[in-house]
Amino acid sequence: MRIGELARTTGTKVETIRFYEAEGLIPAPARTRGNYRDFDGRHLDRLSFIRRSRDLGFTLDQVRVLLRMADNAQRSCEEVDAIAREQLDQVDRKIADLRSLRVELSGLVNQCQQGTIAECRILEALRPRQ
Amino acid sequence: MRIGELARTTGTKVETIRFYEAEGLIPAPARTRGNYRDFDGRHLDRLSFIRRSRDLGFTLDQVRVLLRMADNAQRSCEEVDAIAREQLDQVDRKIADLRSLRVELSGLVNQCQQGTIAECRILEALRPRQ
DNA sequence: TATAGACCCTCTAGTCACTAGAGGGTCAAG
DNA sequence: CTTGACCCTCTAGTGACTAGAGGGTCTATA
Repeated sequence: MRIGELARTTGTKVETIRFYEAEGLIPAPARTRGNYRDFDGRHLDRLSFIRRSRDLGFTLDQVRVLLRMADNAQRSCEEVDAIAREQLDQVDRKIADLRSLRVELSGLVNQCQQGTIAECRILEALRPRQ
Repeated sequence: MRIGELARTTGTKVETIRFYEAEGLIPAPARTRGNYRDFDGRHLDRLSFIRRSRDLGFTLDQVRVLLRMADNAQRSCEEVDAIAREQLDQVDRKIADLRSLRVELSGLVNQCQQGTIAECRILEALRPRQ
């Protein structure tokens, strides 16, 4: 399987796959006579794992740990759980932050009366000491 | 006012202030005999405006536009409103994304039974083709 | 007067997770 | 034999800072 096909089946950009290989997240694949990368099913699985984890918001460093865990079937699952919980906490914090931001922003937006800049309430709200 | 004091009063790091100056977001201040930056009230106002905008999630490019608007009192306030509305839309989209992410993640976290990696449901959920 | 310590300077490179581009090579179809 | 899709490597750019090296300035105290 060439890199373009792998990219299409996983919804990843070609450059990103090469980047993951350079970062050691997926093993270097075999090469064809023409020096094209030749991926197999294990590469596909590993890349899908990485993409799914990234979609869930895990950092590449977290993904690295998860991959190491996944390769190490005997160890306890505690660390995996901790990483997932930490991620969940972060998501909760981000949601809370964005909610309070939303309140402020929609306050701004609703004040705009379409006048000139001189009387713009948005800019006024951004300006210090009123 | 030296850079450290400006940093403390605005809650900005010293390096960030220098960065804003290099980016042209705040004008280059006067210098003391010892080549220290010497800021005045206008710098403080402008930096506060920038920080407040950044806290509200505007990008530096958006801040640049807002600053240009604020310096230009005759023009219509439309563009300011558009920028604020776009930012609000983005915040709404981010919140929605994070909410659905949260559903998935909390599903994962609640499945962990603290066994070994081999039976870890989190890793299973990340793994492709079950 | 010497020196310690807090503060400041410039310049460069690093962060994260890619993304884009230059400048080239390979391969199958027409 | 040429076109065009695809592939290669390598370098640099993105956003918004952040950190560090290697130095200079200023004030207070011994």
